[in-house]
Amino acid sequence: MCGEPRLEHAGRTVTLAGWTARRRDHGGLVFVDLRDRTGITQLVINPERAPEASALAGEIRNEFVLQATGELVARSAETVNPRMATGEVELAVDALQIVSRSTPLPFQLDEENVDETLRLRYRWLDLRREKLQRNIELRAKMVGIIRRHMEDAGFLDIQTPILYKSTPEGARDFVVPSRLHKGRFFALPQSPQTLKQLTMIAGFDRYYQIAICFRDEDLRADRVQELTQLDVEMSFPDQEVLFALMERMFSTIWRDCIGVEIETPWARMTYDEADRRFGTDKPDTRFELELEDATAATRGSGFGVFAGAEAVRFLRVPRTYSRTEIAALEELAKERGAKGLAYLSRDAESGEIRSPIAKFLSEAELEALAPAAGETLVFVADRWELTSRVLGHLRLHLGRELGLIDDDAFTFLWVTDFPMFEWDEDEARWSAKHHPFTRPADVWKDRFADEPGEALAHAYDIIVNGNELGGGSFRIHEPDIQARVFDLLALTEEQQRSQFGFLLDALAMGAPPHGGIALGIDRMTMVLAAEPNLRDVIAFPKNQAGLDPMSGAPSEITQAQLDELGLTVVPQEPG
RNA sequence: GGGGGCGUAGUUCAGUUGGUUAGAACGCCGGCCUGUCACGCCGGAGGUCGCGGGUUCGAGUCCCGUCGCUCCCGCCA
Repeated sequence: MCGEPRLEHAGRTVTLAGWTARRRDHGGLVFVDLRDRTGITQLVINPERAPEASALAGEIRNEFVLQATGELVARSAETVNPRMATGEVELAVDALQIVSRSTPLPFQLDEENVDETLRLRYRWLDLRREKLQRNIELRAKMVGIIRRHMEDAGFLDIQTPILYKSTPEGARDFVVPSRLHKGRFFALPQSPQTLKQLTMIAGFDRYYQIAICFRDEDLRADRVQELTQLDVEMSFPDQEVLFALMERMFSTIWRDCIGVEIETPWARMTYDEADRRFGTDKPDTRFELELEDATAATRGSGFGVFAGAEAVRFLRVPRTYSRTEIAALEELAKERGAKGLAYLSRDAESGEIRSPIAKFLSEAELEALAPAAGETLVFVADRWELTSRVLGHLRLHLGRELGLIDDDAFTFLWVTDFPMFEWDEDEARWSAKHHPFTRPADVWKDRFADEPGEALAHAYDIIVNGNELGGGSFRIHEPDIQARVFDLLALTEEQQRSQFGFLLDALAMGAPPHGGIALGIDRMTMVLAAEPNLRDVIAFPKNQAGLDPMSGAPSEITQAQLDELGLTVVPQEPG
């Protein structure tokens, strides 16, 4: 399929796929330069020796596939102009057959910034480009390593259904109408979570699957609606065994795919520490610039915003800013919900403090919060979560802007000890931080319901360079604990029965302790290939609106199809 | 649901304070060229300036609306 230019019999016969080609006539000869993603080839046709080939060469325009026979003359790269891409392999052609030819292309393959819609519409062309070929091959190679690794470790590949059951907990479901049972719907799985737990209860002990998961939520550069994950589950789980299994797998992938040696074991950090130091549960630890806490130092502050805030935290930035630059930073802070961005800076030469808030601060405060010369402290005073969110994002922005990030580095990190629950303001109830099957940490097993906001889960995430590549947990294997978690999540008895009755029944019939992890294959490829956009590591992705410009999906269906399904489409109200 | 950016030949872009016939490069078509190779040279075709409305003597340019794409917020157990 891919690899070298197709030199079937060295010296005589060549089958070539010329993704791009140029024909030139020069010196009574015809030259056809072929450039596919792997090889650089030039056909030289002498019309006197090969008049038929010459006639065919006249028909070659842009893209085509051809077969040629002739004398192969390999040229060293040094003999050709180094600017040139062609001429590494040269064939004096005796016979030529154009196997396939192309109309002029809607865009040029060597153009960098082609409109995304156009690229997606003609995805088969876009995929011919070197970068995408490399990404797709990288992905396939990675998946191969993953499969071998999991098989070698004794995990069994078990397929789970794509047509499954709608469960309103979690992301929005994609639903599929049932023809045989009108008015009823399948849902595409958001994850095979409950199913893989059932494989444990079924006694398979070690399960894995490269699973497609569907979530009907808005898309982002790093988020798609159908994602591929490596899904893993094991009975009688041992966290150290699982972590080591993953670390070995990533090491092999990084080494074999991009030649990078990863140090193991990876660093570990609790959720709480990540939040305090980096303002996020997925810290990019390639650079420092950590959040600092000035809450205690500003308790009695003359600056009312500081004195009254639940938390006052800041970043110590190693440079000074103009008013315009500060205003731009403040704008970023406001985008994330901050009311403002206070700052203290000390001029590098004069040593003077520059700050609109300095006049409100006491000498003790100024002393505690004094920036060094040439340094700026940027403050956010608000609820704790908000200071984390704003400063966490500002930290990333500054890290990039100040060039603090080593683009070639990979820092792998386990984040552990996640909260079990978070309070959902809109619905005025607790919701599961990870998912409702997550096991409370041992000390919380019997009292998580007493202080849900404090309870910790036996859950963990894999973070690489600030990207969440996966996460998992130990699961609840006791039906009574599972029911109490559902209670806390405000699922009624009926909802529990109708949505998760099968799981509760299964848990009641001898469930071993079990736990596992799921890794985003798309995101792993993205990080591996250093691509900022998930679409560039997926062969046939949708656009940001969730549409496929190539096929036109999703599309309307015929009235006959609707009738068969017992569906009526209600026209959308304009506006 | 909300915010930012973008929308001009097939493609990537330029287009001045509003002012003749909207340009370039690549691509495409034709011609020339005795080893070319980002070939070179000559010529040509190709545009409802996303769409609709407004201001103006005059709109690619200003205003309003709308559509599309993209990035972000919300959302993503």
